[in-house]
Amino acid sequence: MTTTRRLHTQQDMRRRNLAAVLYAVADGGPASRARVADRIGLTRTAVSTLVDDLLAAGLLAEAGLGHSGAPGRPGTVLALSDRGPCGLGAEIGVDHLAVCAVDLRGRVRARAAVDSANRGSAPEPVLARLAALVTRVHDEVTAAGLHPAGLRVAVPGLVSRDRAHVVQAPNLGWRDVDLTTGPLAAHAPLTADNEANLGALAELWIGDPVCRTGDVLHISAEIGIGSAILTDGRLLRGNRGFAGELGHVPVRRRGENCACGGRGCLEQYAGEAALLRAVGLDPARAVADHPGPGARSAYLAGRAEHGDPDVLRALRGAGTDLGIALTGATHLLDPHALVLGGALAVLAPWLLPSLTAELTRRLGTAPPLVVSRLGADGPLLGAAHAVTRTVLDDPLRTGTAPG
Amino acid sequence: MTTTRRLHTQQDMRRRNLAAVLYAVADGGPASRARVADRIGLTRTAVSTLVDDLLAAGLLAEAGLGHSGAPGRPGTVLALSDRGPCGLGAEIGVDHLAVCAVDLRGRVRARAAVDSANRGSAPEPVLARLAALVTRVHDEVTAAGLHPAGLRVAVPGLVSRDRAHVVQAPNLGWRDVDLTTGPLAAHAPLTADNEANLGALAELWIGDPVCRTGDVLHISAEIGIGSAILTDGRLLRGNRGFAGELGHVPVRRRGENCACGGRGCLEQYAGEAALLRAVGLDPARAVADHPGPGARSAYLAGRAEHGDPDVLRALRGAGTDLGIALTGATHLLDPHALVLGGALAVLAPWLLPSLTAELTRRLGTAPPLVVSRLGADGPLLGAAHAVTRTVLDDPLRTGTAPG
DNA sequence: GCCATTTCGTCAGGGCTATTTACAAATTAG
DNA sequence: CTAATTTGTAAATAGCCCTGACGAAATGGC
Repeated sequence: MTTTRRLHTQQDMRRRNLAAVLYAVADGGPASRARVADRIGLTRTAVSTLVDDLLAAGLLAEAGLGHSGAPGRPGTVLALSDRGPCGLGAEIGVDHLAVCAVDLRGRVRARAAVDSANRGSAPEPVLARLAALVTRVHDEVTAAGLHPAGLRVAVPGLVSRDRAHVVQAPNLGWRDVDLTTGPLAAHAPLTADNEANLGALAELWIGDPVCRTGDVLHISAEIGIGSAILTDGRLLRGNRGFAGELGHVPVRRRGENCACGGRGCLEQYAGEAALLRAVGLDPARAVADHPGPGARSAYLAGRAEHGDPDVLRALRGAGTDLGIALTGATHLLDPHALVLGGALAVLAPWLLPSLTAELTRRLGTAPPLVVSRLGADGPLLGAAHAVTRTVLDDPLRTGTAPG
Repeated sequence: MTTTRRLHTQQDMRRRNLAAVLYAVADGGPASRARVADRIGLTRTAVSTLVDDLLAAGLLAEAGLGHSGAPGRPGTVLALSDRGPCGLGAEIGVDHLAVCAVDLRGRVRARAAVDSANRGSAPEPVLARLAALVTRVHDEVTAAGLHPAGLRVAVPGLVSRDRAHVVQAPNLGWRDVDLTTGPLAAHAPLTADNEANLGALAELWIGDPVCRTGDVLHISAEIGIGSAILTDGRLLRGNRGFAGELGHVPVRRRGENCACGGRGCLEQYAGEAALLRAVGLDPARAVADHPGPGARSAYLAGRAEHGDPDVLRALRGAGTDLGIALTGATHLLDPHALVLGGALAVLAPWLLPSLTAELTRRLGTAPPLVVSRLGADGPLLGAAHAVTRTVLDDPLRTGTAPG
């Protein structure tokens, strides 16, 4: 009952201002203390003491004097450290594994990936293979003077609220897998999240600027059709963390029965399996023939580029059904933009005509449709950036656990 | 580009802690300084100085010594003042006007209402009639020692981002009406909001406790079918403030054409007009025959109670279509609960069977369906409470404008 | 080259906020 | 009546940011 208000102690104030300094440098680029003070509205004096702490913690670094040509003493340029903490991101795909490391400046400093038939496999060998990749990347960035502050794992499924367990990953066949007990968590504190969520966050942080200016619905099809709702710079997760299941929004009143228990779900008409079936392929065979992230989409895109009429018709139909589902979502959320990520970004050229037609027909003025430029890399980059974000948000780690 | 972080000054800290004290008393009930300190995690000393300011501002009042029976010196009980600021709420319905005043304790101290055929009327006479009600309520509470801190107006339509204009109210026939220039704003700073939003906020603040514990979708049909998304104790408004238009979510791929430009919209099957037509009535005639808030719903409920087969069938169908739309919304938002407010609350007994059947069939486990106990009073009470909330949130008015 | 001007970073002093410590006041338990 | 407990306040302290002032380091005009 008691709505305990987050109360603000002086430490909270300090923490926020430390974060404000870091974000001023992260978003606005390297700058002197005086310029940072102008950006965030504090005095030079206050910024100086904040910067002292951040230099001591190894989060900021001085990069010499800045020559601007303007009169006045030049300031010492402050930049985010490229030898301080970094974030490790990992991705468990249906048929591949990937790991990368990102420094505070947002640069990818190391990455590794392998094909891996994870569908239907027991978790242990998959996690062991992934742990080997993590070790490789970890050693590489450690040699470069970085120290990983955490490891976030992108999972194609539902993740528990404490971010430690995979509750359910239908496309892997996993249920209730604890990620923290295995060898994965050996190098850095581990947290997990849904890949669609991380893909959307990547878009928010390093993707199209339109995502930073309002509420956005980020649609990201891989095997299923997921989505993520970004509102006010944050992710809407829902009660159990299951929000964004666009693939199971009904688009036909009496349609195909779906594995989710419903019928007429969007996924039955615009999902990868539906597309493959519509062009006369067996989904299971196709996955075996074209393994790897985005391989089926690339295959379909290839056929579409050659004008294959079956593929073109299938994509046209998928665009229309996607348009129906997104009409409903737009009425509910009134988003600032709709972003197509993952496989949808690759297939966008052939989906967009019927999709935009359906949206404008039903909505009059549809929100702008943006195609992600991160594509299949979104979830992996989002995972790594999620870690560096926790460092920037609470620079001196006065908080307890990484968010 | 520069994501300007809200920086925290000492004044911000103070403001938050002042608000924390007020909410500790508002949510947890009257209590001594020491007990408040325990509730919000500050020291007794700090709470004492905060309370001093709040007493001086007339927001808190000392209510004698508390006798608990436990050993130790009894504390002086602090309660929210019932003679300090209050909130004025007003409602512009299609066929009625209402105003009420709520004190900081949440009690309704005065109210007034009249039937008024507003549909199709020019704004000026309507606003003049409403202003007369406001004056009556204002004088009444002023005589009781309260001073109104603001007036919030609930409008059945879309409100501009600055909360001063009605952008569009189709059921009134209004477009671009400035509310602040008329006689309405004479007594207190005026802001407007959508009635569905305010109904949902009322549910959050004074309604079912389930709304306070997670994300909630609040459905409130009056003439149209609106909804509001509560996430993390706040309202999701969307890009233009149009979020929550549940009535225009498609439930039929090729259905009736709707005034919104779409087709197969939920409102065509579960809206008030559709229900009236389904039982053989002309919607316009029915509104004339049964004016007033909730009158058509009450009429339909009356016939349903007598077992009228046409009405029962119509409500069954509406429940099913509502279930389809809410299935999609649940997949997108994963809400903690679905709340039925407004006319839906009255008709709930006959809607719920087919609605829950559709939801459980499609979702497996549906979120709990809660029937609002505020009913038609929601928007009006929400409007008044919205004002008192701005007082509690920033007790000493260091901020500029009321939110 | 020299000096005025401008900007940068830091130091000293002060104000605001909450905490610590201490203490008087008011109640219950025995 | 005394011991124990709890309440509210006062004084001193620590943390954080601001104001004002100052030396340092650049540019521009002479």
